[in-house]
Amino acid sequence: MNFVDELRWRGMLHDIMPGTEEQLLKEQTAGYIGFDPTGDSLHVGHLTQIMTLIHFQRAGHRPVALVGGATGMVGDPSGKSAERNLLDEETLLHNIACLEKQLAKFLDFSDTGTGAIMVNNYDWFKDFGFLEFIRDVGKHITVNYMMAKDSVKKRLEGENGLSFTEFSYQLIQGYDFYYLWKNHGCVLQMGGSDQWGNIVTGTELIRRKDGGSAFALTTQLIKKADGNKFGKTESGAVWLDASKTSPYRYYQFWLNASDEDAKNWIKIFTLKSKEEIDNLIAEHDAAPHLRTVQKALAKDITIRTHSEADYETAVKTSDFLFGNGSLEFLNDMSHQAVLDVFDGVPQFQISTEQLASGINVLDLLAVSTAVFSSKGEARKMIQGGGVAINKNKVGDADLKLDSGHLINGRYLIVQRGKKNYYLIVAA
RNA sequence: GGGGGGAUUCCAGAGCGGUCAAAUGGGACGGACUGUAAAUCCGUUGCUUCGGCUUCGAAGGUUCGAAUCCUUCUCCCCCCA
Repeated sequence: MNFVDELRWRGMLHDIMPGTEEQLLKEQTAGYIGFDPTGDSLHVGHLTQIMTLIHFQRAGHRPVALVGGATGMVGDPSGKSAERNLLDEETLLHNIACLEKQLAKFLDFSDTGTGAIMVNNYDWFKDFGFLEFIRDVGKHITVNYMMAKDSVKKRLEGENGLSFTEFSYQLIQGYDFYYLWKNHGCVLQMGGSDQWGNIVTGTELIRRKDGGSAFALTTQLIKKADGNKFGKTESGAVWLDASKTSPYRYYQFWLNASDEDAKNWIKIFTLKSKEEIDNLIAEHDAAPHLRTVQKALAKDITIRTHSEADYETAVKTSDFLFGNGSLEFLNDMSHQAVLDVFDGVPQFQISTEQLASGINVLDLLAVSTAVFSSKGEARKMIQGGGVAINKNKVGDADLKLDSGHLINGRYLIVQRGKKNYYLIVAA
């Protein structure tokens, strides 16, 4: 399989240095992508880069995942309008360990020719002295060259300026490339389109310092068709870590993609072949309301990010929450299973005694629990027909509830609108 | 240092002595429609025991009555030096 062609038809390719494709066709090649350890989990925004490495590996090359222990300490000015805050070493180490674990899920790290390897640039920077660095590395790149980069230019023109630290970032990253080229025979660096400048500084350094040749390839920035930023929901970033974004929410994120986005994303985020995807799209267009593409997309990614079992739970939960799923099945479930279904749904406790003596809906939703922040709000929402308990619309703000309403002897399921669920547990 | 303008409910922005819990727009949240979509339309958007209560940068004052007038303070912006 031709790696570059693969990226091309999937719409992932942004820019490629001349000669790169020839190099990849000529021989097995090692190529790397850097990941910034600014957080303790990757999010869907990183997925493009992960997919790039997966394709690279499938095309018979060796992917190298670099975690930026050193670069993370400096901060990349690309795309940033203000100086970044530096992270302390302890946080960085923790983040790196987390990222490594996540990456291991997507790539094959076996000890074979195409087995991925993971490196941390802190390893070669920690003992690299400043004087040594500016003599061995800085000497080869002119400030004029560095200032011409978009990322730097923008900041020089902006109001916030740019510290020397961030200015030197491209040199550090450039040296990474040099180091990997020299020690791991890595001749290609890949990354998002915003990384082009940094990558090219690397190839330039390799050329000027050792007269070597190296290549660059960048991928498209993923955008939503409506122009909004990809990977963000109302509640923030969509993380790959199940404890930050539950598999159910993760599944929902993909399922909720617009038609246009889903058709693009299925090419980018799944490994399905062109034929498979064309068929799915044709099937989708024949019956758009079934959202065939979204379902296939969400299934594929959820399984690969989490697991088959997580996917099944997510579907079951979705069917129940959004479909006409009856509540009956909850009665037969263990308490733990019920809690699993409602994982990620806000929960409230209420005492059994309080419920036994009967409680007004308004008090229940605005006083005993915080489903609503005030009774007035709760009342208005009920009057607007936006509240349901146990899937029954509450038509009257004077409704009284008691133990008889409990499901499985323990739960009340409150809906605010259609999508917002709250679980009240009587204990 | 001198002169001027401003601070209003999530945001923008009206109001300039009673009829103001405060126009309008945006956002947010609900409802209808639908594909858990987009678009559209409708409603809600300080609290309330529905009697009222607390809001218009802060503190005082004038008045029967103040977001609106006066005094002081705090913070923003603009112009001149």
